[in-house]
Amino acid sequence: MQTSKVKQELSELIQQALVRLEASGDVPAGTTELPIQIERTRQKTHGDFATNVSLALAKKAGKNPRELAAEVIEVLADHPGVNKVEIAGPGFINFFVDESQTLASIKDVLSRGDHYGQVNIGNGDLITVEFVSANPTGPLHVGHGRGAAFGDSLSRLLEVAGYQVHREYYFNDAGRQMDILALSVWLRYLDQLGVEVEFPGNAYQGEYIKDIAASLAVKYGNDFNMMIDGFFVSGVEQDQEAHLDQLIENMRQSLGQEAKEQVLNLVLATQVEQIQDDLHEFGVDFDEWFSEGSLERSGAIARAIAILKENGHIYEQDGALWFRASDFGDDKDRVVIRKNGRHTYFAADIAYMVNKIDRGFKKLIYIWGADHHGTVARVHAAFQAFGYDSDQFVILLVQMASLYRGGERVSMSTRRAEFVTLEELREEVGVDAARFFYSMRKNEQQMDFDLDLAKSQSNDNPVYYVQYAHARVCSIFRQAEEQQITVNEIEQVDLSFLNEEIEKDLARKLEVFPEMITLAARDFAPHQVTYYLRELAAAFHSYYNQVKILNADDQTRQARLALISAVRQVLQNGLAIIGVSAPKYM
RNA sequence: GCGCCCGUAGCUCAACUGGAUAGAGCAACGGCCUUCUAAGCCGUAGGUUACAGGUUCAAGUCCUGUCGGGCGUGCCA
Repeated sequence: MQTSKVKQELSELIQQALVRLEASGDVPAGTTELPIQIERTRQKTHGDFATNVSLALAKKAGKNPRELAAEVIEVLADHPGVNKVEIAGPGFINFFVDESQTLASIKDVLSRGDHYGQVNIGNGDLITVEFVSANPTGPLHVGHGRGAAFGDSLSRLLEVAGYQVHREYYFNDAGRQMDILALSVWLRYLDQLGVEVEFPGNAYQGEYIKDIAASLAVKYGNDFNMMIDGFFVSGVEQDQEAHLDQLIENMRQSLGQEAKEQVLNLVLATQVEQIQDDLHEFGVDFDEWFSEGSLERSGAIARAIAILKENGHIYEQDGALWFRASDFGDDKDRVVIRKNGRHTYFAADIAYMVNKIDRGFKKLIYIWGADHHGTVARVHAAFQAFGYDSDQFVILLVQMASLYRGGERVSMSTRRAEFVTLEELREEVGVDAARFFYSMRKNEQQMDFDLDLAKSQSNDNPVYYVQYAHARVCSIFRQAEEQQITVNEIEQVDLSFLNEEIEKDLARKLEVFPEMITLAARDFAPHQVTYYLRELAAAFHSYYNQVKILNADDQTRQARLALISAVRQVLQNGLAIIGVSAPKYM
């Protein structure tokens, strides 16, 4: 945090310099109102920080930027941590920070330990991150895996950035898809009991359906073995989907409402539990599993619509209730209650949104698959209709992961069971490699997920590169122990013995970690953490190959051990954010 | 047709909310293990940022248009 402070202080000094120039008339009045931009430089030759003020103000001041930069430097107060200030390029002012400042960050890392990198842009605000939220109609596939990895890494990142994060999974436990699922299971159950069934081609095909059917038989025995006459000869319908609806109705008649609910509940419970286990194995755990059905049962949907109605945002047309979404920027108005009296999914979305606000969340982050982008405008419209602050509302779209196997696009239809499951991915490439792979992509980027490639690359996945750096540090400390080298407390280490250029570079990398966290959290971009880790690991591997640590004289050795210990700490802290382990041995 | 997202090295992707010479990893080529883990290091090569205009001191980034890809466009979820 040391030079982050320097950055802040420099920003203030520049501001003061501009005020002076304004007073002397060298810069027109009002220009000091502009926010000062000061940033980390990309290249070492440009120093540590750079500001573009003279470029930004040159035109207003009627001067050329380099000339103006010189004037700024002229009246700029000295900063004790800065060695050199120079004008470069078109008119940037570059600041070179004293290296003792940079080396001091090593102490900072070691004293803060697991807390190093924690920043406070969240102010402890309670926020909710909702992600995955796949319907519990089958196993999660690799597309869901991306959402899970992104949502969880983002949650961890925001926690490090000072938010109190509540992770939620919203699941649809009502509606036609669940009915189809119940039907599928029930038919398999009958089949297993020896009843002759014609299993529909558009029902759920997966093997897991048979497993649930078996558990249905274990729990309820023969209780649901009843079927009305003419079950499968339901008229002359040609339409497959209509046929399915007819079968669902026939199931209801065969079983009665209560037994049908029992089947459905068991199916649902089994599915949700499997998804929970699946995600848990992937390192993803939720604070809340929120049932869509509960919104209707509690009357939350009716209440939400009533409020909209009171405020004139609802009207009736063609027997349905419509929300005036077009008043808030959506393309058209949207139905909330259908002609048949049932609410739409959108109506449940609204009630859920209100529920979140009522629970006191300061910010609502939604992570949706990009195929749902069409519904963003209407939910945002509803949010505005309730008068909530738009800043509280964030929808992040995770682009599709197109799946390829052997160069061919693989469909991900859950009903046809053609997907590759998250579980298979976990088993084939491992959790660490899979999560790292997902974490390298920013959410808006469409990605091609070639399974063959993912498997073949599992050995040179960059995750091992980062983990290897961590294991190497651990190994050095094991060696030190074997050689009975005592490792001094950081207070007794003289860091000025770190005078190789490469170790200053490494320290600089450590120093930037909290700033990286700040930027990544601001942009909801956990992939920046992943890229940072690769850079840090690269800096360490170079260092390792260039410099001997244990063979150096004692004071240098102690300083180097402190440095690599700090590297190990930051690797751990960073890997924790993306949910990847930091192994001691490899 | 309309709307949203995207187009960066042979491949997969970065680029700090407009900054300086667009960077990594794979793949290719050439070097480095009698000393702390070679899952590593060092080096070479690879680009008109899809294309054409515009705004700006400055554009991969912002605006307009064209081409190409993905996804939407239900009183489905």
